[in-house]
Amino acid sequence: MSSQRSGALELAVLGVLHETPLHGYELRKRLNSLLGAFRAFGYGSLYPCLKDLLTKGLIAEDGAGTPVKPLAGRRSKIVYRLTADGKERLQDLLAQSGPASWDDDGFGVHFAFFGLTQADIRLRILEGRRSRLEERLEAFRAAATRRRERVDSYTLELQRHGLESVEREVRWLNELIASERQSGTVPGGQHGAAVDEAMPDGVASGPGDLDHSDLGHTAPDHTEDS
Amino acid sequence: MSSQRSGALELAVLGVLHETPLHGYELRKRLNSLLGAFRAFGYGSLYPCLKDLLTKGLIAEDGAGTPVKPLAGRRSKIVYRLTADGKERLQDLLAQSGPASWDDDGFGVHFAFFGLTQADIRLRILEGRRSRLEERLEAFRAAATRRRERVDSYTLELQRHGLESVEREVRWLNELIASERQSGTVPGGQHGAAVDEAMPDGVASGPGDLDHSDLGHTAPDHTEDS
DNA sequence: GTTAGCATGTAAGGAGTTACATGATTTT
DNA sequence: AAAATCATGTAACTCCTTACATGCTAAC
Repeated sequence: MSSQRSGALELAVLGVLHETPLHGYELRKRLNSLLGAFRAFGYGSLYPCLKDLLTKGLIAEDGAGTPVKPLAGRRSKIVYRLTADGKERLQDLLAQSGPASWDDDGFGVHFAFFGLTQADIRLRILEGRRSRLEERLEAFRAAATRRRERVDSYTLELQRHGLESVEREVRWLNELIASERQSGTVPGGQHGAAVDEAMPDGVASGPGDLDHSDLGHTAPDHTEDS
Repeated sequence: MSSQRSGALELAVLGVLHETPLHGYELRKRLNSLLGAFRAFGYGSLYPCLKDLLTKGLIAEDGAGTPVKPLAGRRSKIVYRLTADGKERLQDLLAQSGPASWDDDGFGVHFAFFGLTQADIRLRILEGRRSRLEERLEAFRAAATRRRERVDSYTLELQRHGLESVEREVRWLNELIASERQSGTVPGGQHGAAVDEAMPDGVASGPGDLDHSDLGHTAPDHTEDS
């Protein structure tokens, strides 16, 4: 009964709608192009989620002359935009590392929207993630010690590789954390390409910048991609 | 309605009960010491699962004088053992790489019981897993190409690191696959009997399994299991 | 003239998790 | 006497997946 839906999908929807209003179909495309390598959401979860968010007042139908909505002629097409409550909820979700952000994919979704929150919150989330991973390390190390129980070579190889992967992940987090502590952001990347227009001055930092109105960004006409 | 329960937990329960009969409480401990770094199962899923497996005849209550069952006096304690049908089902689960084995944790659970199945099946599962990961690689690469959409430095860093991780994982699988191809002996004209009580407990698979020679961790414990 | 893409949804079910209920027995 | 551990279970809820239902239009 009642609400349902929350977790990675809710965060992702609110996060994407923070950029620009969209209708379900395109929202899904954007979601899957942004996060598809971590999680692929289907209509069966997306539309009910939108309905639910609408009920809660976190998003609203966008009837006016809005960026997207190239022209009717096709079918109904309901464009949603983020409300003030929705922005607040988004900030809440970004600030909590709820159980949905504990698994790897969930953390990926969370991390993808890091730019929408503040440096101290990012730091907290990263540290929380590291703690989780350190628990996993403990579990692996305990398993390695526990030589009493029979293990075959596959189990052993699995644990060896798992341990290594998690250690690597922790190292990555340590770099991110150090980088956040120093500069309040993460440097682009060592490969020359790619990072150019990202992080346009305004994003991040500053105590009160909850309304990133800098993302004005009128999407031009047709939003076809792929 | 009706059955429910199947996936990673079913495989894990059948796999562990293949070693030795156990009752729920100890089964959970074994499960969590073996696979806890991948997935931690609770009673809330374990007991219903056992009930379900019992109904399906894949496991049975073990009344006789069995290995485990240290002493009565405590509480009821229902010891389960694997039935012939259960062994068959276990082999089926090991042979299919169902959607449960697609996510990282699910694959971990599957891999942990590799020793219970045959070389050609192992190879198929490994190759299937690699295909999945290659799809993920594709998704990452597509995201990297798609430079029209705005991305911030976090998204970029996420994708860079994600790509690297998956590439590493693929390399690991390639090693495993090569190793299986060399020593894993795909059968020439073997007899089908496949599932039988003949499954040797020694499991080690003879020559040329992976060399995990290092592993000199030997941490001074004091972390008593449970 | 049929496939493919656009567009929105619902119903049923899967695979768990969390919180709760209950009681015995061993350790501190 | 209190706390931890042993032992088994249920009910409710979460969050997503699969399959289905519908209809329109643009392209091959």
